[in-house]
Amino acid sequence: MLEDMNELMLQRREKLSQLREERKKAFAEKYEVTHHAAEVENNFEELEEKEVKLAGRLMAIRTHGKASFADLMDMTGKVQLYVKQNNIGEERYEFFQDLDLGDLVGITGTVFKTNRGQVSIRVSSFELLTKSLRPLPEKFHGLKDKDIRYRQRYLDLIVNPDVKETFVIRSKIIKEMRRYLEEKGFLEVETPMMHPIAGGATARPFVTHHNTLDMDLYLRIAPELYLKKLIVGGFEKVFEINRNFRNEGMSYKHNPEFTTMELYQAQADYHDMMELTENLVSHLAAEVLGTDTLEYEGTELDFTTPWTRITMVEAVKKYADVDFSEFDTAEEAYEAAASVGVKPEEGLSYGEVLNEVFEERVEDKLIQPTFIMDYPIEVSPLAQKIEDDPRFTYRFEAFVYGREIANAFSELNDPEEQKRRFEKQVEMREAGDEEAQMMDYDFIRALEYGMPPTGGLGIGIDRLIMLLTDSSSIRDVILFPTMRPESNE
RNA sequence: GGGCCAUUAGCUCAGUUGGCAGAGCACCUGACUUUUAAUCAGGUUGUCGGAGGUUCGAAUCCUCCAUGGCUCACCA
Repeated sequence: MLEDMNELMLQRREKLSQLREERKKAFAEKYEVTHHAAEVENNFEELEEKEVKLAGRLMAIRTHGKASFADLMDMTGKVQLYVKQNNIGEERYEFFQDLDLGDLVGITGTVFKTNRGQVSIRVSSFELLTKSLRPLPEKFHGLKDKDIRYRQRYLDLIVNPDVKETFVIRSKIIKEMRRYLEEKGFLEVETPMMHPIAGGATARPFVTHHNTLDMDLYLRIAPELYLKKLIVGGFEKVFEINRNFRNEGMSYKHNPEFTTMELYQAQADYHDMMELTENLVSHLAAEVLGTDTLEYEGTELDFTTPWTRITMVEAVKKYADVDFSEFDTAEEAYEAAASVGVKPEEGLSYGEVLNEVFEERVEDKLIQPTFIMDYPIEVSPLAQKIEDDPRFTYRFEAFVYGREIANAFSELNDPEEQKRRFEKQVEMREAGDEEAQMMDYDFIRALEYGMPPTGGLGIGIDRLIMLLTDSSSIRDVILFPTMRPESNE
């Protein structure tokens, strides 16, 4: 399993046993720091000639005979060390020369500026905190191999500072989302990750097994049904930020486990959810990035509210130039699809064909934030239907840069209707659609007790963060994306 | 799963029509007490992803395999 040791690794191990022979510590237990690199850099006037203690990783050493410069990197960035034999003594200086790039050290010294004006720390003493036994990737070109970057994310974080920044922003966005929702009276809850029935979305689940109960359980594909049970139970505003798992393809915008925020609000409808969505997202951009217009892959995206609102039928008419409002049979829908070059598979309904045309001809044109409203009932088994036009539901999805980032609806709260919708899904499942939903009597029972009118919203956190951090792949916003196991050759 | 591309030193990469396997960084030795991709002098580092084949001769051409990337299909 361990790859062969190369010469550099052998050298470092040699140094380690040398240290042990000399009874020098190579793996320390604790080091008390007073400052971080960025503080020293940013508060130079205040700290000039003051003593500071820092700890971090040696990223570069530039030796000039009896004095050396080194770059120490901690969580906040890099600071230059100035290590002079006169200041620390011959024996310690030699020890310092013997350190390797990547070693973790703790240093004490005074802050000063070099002749070139570089804020630095004149080291008066240092300790090796942890010996690094593997060489770091080359400093100038860095680490580019995506496979290694994702598999050994710690290396990516060490040598590519932007990566660290992306994940700091991710954390800030989620933190601010929580704060924003809590301020609006939403309660954060946790619902099961293991479900006896995989519900709340159309997707293929992962299956696992509980030994004591001797039963299969599904990793959840969505928390939706449990959250709605909480609305039945009387919580009026709840949200959950957590992982979903879908046993489907992987791509630049799909990872088998991904994070969503789902929220449910009693007495609200999908118009309220639209307002909440646009306000939340533009707030996050403004709060975390300081602007609500930002650049994504060279395109300016303007999150300023209100976002464009357009029904699916109107959007298809606008972008694909076919008017689905003029007919309502599957045959006519297939004809219309064919007229714009879309060929859906056989046996679909009016609504499914419309949805197909939308996905094929419209989605990727929705660059600026746009709400697509009124989804076909066949593809929306959990949404309330529109009274005046039961082909459609009070459901919208939000698109940015051609990608779905939110999905919401006025929740279906009629238990009999819900049961019929499930039955329809079961039929589709039996007809071979592995993604169709399963019957969930437990959920129907909950609805029978009465669920208030409810607006529900789901936001794909990873995709939102891709947009806000200008990341082109979902793997760039997930610390440890799902990977095939490393081969042993 | 299909298509395209890639795999050469620890890292980033060159390698011409098939003719002794290279550079920079890293590493080792030496010089250098304000450098910052430090500099200067010298040195070490390879199963050229693997297995076959063609050839006097293969990193280079052919076949198969492995791993990865991009892309299409499915999906959020």
